[in-house]
Order: sequence, then C-alpha cells, then structure tokens
Amino acid sequence: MGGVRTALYNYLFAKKNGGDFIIRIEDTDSHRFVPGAEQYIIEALTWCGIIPDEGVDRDGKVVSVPSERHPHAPYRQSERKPIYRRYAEDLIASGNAYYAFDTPEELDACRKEAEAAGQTFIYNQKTRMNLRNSLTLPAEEVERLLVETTGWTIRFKMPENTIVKMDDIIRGHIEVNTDTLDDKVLWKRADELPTYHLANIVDDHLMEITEVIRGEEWLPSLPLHYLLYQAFGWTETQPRFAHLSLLLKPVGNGKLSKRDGDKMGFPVFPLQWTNAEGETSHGYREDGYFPEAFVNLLALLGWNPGTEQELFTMDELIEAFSLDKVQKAGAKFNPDKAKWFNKEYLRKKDDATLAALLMPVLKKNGVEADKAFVERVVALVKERATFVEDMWTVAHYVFKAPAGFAEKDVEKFWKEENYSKVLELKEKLLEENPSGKDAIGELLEGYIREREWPMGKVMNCMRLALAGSASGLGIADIISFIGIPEAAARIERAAASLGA
RNA sequence: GCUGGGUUCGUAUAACGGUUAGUACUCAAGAUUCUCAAUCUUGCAAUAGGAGUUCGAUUCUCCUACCCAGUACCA
Repeated sequence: MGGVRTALYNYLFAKKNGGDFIIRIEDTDSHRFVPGAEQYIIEALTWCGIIPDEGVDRDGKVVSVPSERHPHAPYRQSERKPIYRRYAEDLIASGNAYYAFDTPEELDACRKEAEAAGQTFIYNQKTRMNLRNSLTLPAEEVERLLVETTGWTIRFKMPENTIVKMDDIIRGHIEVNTDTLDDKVLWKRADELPTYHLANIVDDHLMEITEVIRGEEWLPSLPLHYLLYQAFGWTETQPRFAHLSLLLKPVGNGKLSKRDGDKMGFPVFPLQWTNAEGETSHGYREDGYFPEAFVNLLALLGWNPGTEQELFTMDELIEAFSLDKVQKAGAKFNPDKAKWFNKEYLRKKDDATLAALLMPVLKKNGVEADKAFVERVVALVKERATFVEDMWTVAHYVFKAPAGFAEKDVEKFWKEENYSKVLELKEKLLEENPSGKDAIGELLEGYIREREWPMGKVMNCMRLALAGSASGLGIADIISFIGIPEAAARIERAAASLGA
C-alpha cells in the first residue's frame, strides 16, 4: 500500500505538471532478489491505472534497449553496472570517494570494540585514517590490493564540519552538520554493485528526473544525496525532493506491516501475493475492491484537496493534486473508511456493469440466470452492498431457494398463529395471481390489514419461508423476482420442514 | 544513545494570527419501512503539556513529553 501510494503521488504530480512517469527497477541488492516481484509491481500499478510513460513496454516488460519512447534504457539498475562504475571512479578521481579494504569482520570488530567502550563505531573523518583504505595505504599497496583482491568497497568521503542546507517541498528547510554523518558505502564488495545512494543519484541525473517524491525513510540520507550532486557537479539540474510520511498501522504505533492486515482482516497488498515460503497475503483486488476505490482512498491518506470533495476519478485527482497539500505527519490507515470508499464506487456503477460482475459469483454458486433478470436484482440490492459478493449474500434467495432457515428467526416467527396466516396468504396469491411488485404488495398488505393481522409478524414469518431468514428484501420484491408458483412452493416446503 | 522528522475529535483531515474549531468514516439515538440494509435528522468526540511573542495563538518561537525514521557492503 505504501509503495503504491508513493507511486500514485509521483504519477499524479507528473501528470498534473505535464511530465513523464518513469519506472526504474532498483534491484542493486542481489541478495534480496525476489522472483516475480518486478512483474507484480507492474501488474499492480496497471490495475490501479498508473501507466508509466517510460521504462515499461506495452507487454508490461521492463525495457532494456533504448528506443525513441524509452531513451534512458536500460531501466533495470542491475543492467547498468558499467555506468555506475564509471561515475564511482570519477568520484575517486575528484577526491570525493575512496577505496576501502576493511573486511566485514574487521568492521564488526570495530563495532564491538566501540560498543564495549560504550560508544558507537562510525566510519567517518574521525576513524577513516586508522582504517585500511586508499587514504591510509601507500599507493602501490592500493594498486596491489585492487588487482589482487576483489574485496574492496568505495566509500564517500564525507566533508568535515560542513552545514548541508536542504529544501524539501513538504518539510521545508532542513540543515544538517556533516560531522553527524558517516562515510557511506557507494560500491559494495559483496555483490559488486553500487548501493542505492550512488545508483539513484546517477540515474536521476541521467534520466533527467526533476522531482523525487519518496518515503520519509530516505530523509536521513538526503544530505548525502545533496553532497553527491555537488561532488558530481550536478547541482544546477539537481531534482527537488519531497519526503512523504509513512502509512501507519490502524491501531497502536508503528509502520503498517503485512501482519497488521492478516490480524485485522484487511489487505495491505494491492494484489494477492505469495512469498517464497508459500505464505499468501490478501490483495485489494482479490478481496473485491475496485481499483478506483483503492486509488481514491490512497490518495486521501496524507493528502487533501483543500475542498470537501472525497470522491475523485483519476483525472480529477490529477487536476486537484498538489504537493503542498500533503500532510507532514504519518497517516494511520482506517479499514472502515476503505470499505466506505468501495461502497460508494459500487453504487456509482451502472446496473449492467454490476450484473456482469455478479455473473461469475452466481456461477460459482451454481446459479444460471439471464442478464436482464440479474440487472433487475442488482438495481435493487446494490445500495446494500460494499462488495460485489455482498449482492449475492444479500439476495441469494431470489436466485435459489434457501438451503436452510435461520434458527433464531424460526424460534421467533415460525409460530402457528403466524404460519397459518402465511399459508392463507399463499392460497390468496395463487388465486388472484397478481402481477408485478406493486400489485403483489397491495394484495398482501390489503389482505393483512383487512383482517387486522399483525403486519410485522406475518411478513417476517413469510420472509423466513421465502428467504430463509427474517431479514432481507421486501416480501413483494422477493415474490416478484421468484414468481408466485415458486413462492408458493417455498412456503409449502417451509411448512413441511419446520412443521405446520 | 546520537541525528533528523512529526504531534487538531478513536481515525483521515479543514481552519490569511480573530470561527460556537468545520467535514468524512466509525459509534449511539431518533425518523421511515413488514424485517434488514439504504436514506434522513440529531448526538458523542480534538488543538499533547508548559513558557514566550501578540490586543488576540490550532497557527509564530523555545522547552518538555510522546511517536516515527535513520544510524547495513538493504532499499
């Protein structure tokens, strides 16, 4: 959800300002490679109606070869290694970065040692001159190590005691002293790939990115990124930054996680996802949410239009979107509101569309019904539903006789004084054979009133016989859907099985 | 711990330094109906605490509290 929201804000911003929305796959951590994840992301965005201008072709494949439409290919960072290598070397040549030969074990030892002394080990201007790197080792030794081993990283040489002055579109002006920062790894020895920091800055520059809209977890890295733009001499074209607050769990504190969803019964993934361990997480799509509702609720989680409008189409969102209406604080996700959005979208859809969506549900339940009939039902029940499936739950008995009777309702309404009257009404119906909902309703109500029978008790008893429970559609509606012969048959069957 | 960010009803949010602090979701009550749902009406409910600036602070400044993030050869 959080990822989709970030993508959505980027998309809305780009479209609002006549820009392009580019997909770039940041897969520089070979240890965390997840098969199918890339395809999942593209499918999820497509479902949401977030269609990239660049980076992904019409078949939904990430583009590797440059073309007119995809000039910045390849768009997978794992395919851009030589590019990053070149820029990393530039940084070393200009004195902004250096080779470090410390092994993970050595660094671990440093951390342990510092910890024992009650301190935190930081690889920075205070410690770097005591460690094994191209700043401390003789040039020949460095040359040797570079050739003879593959065990080296490239680190950024953080300047000393410098105030980095930054501007964030959402948060305003921020200043940080470089002395609180460390010499971040730019190139990893482990998988011989750049880290996010290097790859991201290089690609944003090369791909002519103008705005970076990303999660708040990147805010602490912003000084490094500013410094990298400076080191490369790209400050003139440096993008503007906007750091989005995080999505928080509905109750308690902390960031929204997939566990919360499983626990509280709402999806946290746009599409259903099964991980390598075979655990499946619910998806909004599979749980019956409309993509429009999902996008709408995400848009309003941390952003507001400045008006009281709550329902937006994608085009309306694009029109209304602006980063200065984005909230600074984290937003707690509210599953109830999510359902409300879906309900609103469901009732907005026309009967034909909803009928088509309900068809598979009917089929699944062994019902064959013609479209015109389904449309009539849908028109009547759509206001009672949040999800398409609900329309079946609420009206299954107009398609198929109830499989059983609600015990509590039987206890309450299936009494001799009631069902004897229902049986009498059945005879009356067969005799008069009224056609249409209104005629049926008038006949029944008139008959009951004339005899001064208790309306509620008789009607509920009848509904119990027809629908299997005392709650549901109006009696006249039910009978007009199933027809008088079927209604009569159901009443007889109820009498036979419940006793009369 | 350190660094940075954040704080308006339970939740999402609105409010040129001047409002009875508004709206939506949830919840409750009432109306309506043969029941349920829907609908309509009403209601409950908030500026984290403390200083300061000001005629006046939700809004500006500082302090405290609490929450979040980062502190990886992850992104």
